[in-house]
Amino acid sequence: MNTRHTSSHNKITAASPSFSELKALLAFSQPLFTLRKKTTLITDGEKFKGLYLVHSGLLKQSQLKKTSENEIITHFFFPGDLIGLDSIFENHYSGSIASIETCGLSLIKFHDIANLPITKESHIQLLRILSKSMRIEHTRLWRTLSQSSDSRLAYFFITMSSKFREQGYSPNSFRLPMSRQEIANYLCMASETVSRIVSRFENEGLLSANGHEYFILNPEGLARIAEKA
Amino acid sequence: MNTRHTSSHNKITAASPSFSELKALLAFSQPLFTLRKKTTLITDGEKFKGLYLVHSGLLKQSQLKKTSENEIITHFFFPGDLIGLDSIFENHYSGSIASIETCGLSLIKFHDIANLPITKESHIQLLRILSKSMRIEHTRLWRTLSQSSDSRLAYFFITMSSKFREQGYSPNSFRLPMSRQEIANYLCMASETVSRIVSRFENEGLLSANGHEYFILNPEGLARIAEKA
DNA sequence: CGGTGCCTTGAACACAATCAAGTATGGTGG
DNA sequence: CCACCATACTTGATTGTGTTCAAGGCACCG
Repeated sequence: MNTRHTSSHNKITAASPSFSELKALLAFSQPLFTLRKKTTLITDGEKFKGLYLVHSGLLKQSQLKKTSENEIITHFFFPGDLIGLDSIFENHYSGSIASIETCGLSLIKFHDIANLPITKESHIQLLRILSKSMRIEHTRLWRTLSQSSDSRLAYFFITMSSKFREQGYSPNSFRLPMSRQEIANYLCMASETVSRIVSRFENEGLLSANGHEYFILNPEGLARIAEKA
Repeated sequence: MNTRHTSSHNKITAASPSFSELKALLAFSQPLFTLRKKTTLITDGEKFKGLYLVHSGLLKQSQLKKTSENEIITHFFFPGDLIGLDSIFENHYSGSIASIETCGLSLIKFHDIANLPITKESHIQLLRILSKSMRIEHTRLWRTLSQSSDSRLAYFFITMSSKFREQGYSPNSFRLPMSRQEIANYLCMASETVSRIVSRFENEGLLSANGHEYFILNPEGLARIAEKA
């Protein structure tokens, strides 16, 4: 299985927890394919085909608000993440899903949860993954709702940091391929606000940002901001 | 089964969709018991015992923010709703759950989803209910995040209206036992804001509010406000 | 070099929170 | 049944956070 990330950071450990949890499902995984950057994988309302497992790259799931303006980004998908969990009991996917950078993906093909030819234990296991991911998402939304922009962004960097640590990369030095605008859409704020806060965090010595490369200089300080009202 | 509501509104139809979807589960339902108003049913982090089915009354699920201040209300539970769906794959409930008015409840007792002694079809059915409720909640959170206070509150009244319609009561005249403060905590705004907007809606002839009694006068107008950015 | 898109920074504005009275309402005891 | 108190609700004034509008800078790429 190819878990190599496109960025050049050091790999510390090998296993992504999500992968190990998915052994049973992976038996049904189709061959890995490549999706080049800024390409749509799934259009809004498309028929459910199965789950996609991300091997490398980054994708976003977004909902276009009817009131023309900017998209709302509901998820970023990193290596080890499953795409489509929120549609597993539906006939169609929700929102459109597109790559931000070139991705390696594989499809775990099934039409319906009831048709997934795995054991009862694996079934329960899948449901636990589903439940866990929903709970994480739920927590994130509540945080976004009830916290200040500073807290949200600090929490975002902490989350990203954890993601990279889990994948075996350095948690304090990483590349985020998404634009400021996309981060803003994910956190439900204006891109100017993201810019301003990042600048402030830099002045306060919390982190350093150079284009899409980020260095966390003071994780404790960020955590403190993320936790306060 | 006692599905009578405590308020005095006309009952139009008999069935709550949630009840009919739950036939298999209901076979394991314990006897109905009464919880008097403003009483805690579940304290935060309590061990999972099963799902509670609401027969009458109203309950709230809330998370107390560590930063001392006011609670965040994550759910209101109406007759026909299941309490604990979000904890079905966990060992403990999340948040504390308390009645707002006197409630009739029954417990569907089981320790673990794997131990639920029902057929595969019922199992899948339960999961669909779970999935549906999470999707509804998810949609609600996204709306709350990305809409103005006006839209949120308009949407709240529309949702309440649908709830009552589903239960067979008049969708345009109903009693909401929760306080303004509780509505505010549910929608993540200040109670003063709720007051102001309700007053404005009244002036604009959209609805009429008298204490806890609400009359929707212009559903289309409310829907328009709920839908616009 | 001169573009184009992305990002940053500044200034003005708007929406909702907070602070602060003041007004109903409901429950309790006389 | 009324008087009283506590609580909930309303309304106004002020403040603050974040958006919007606008301009300028930087980098990548022809």
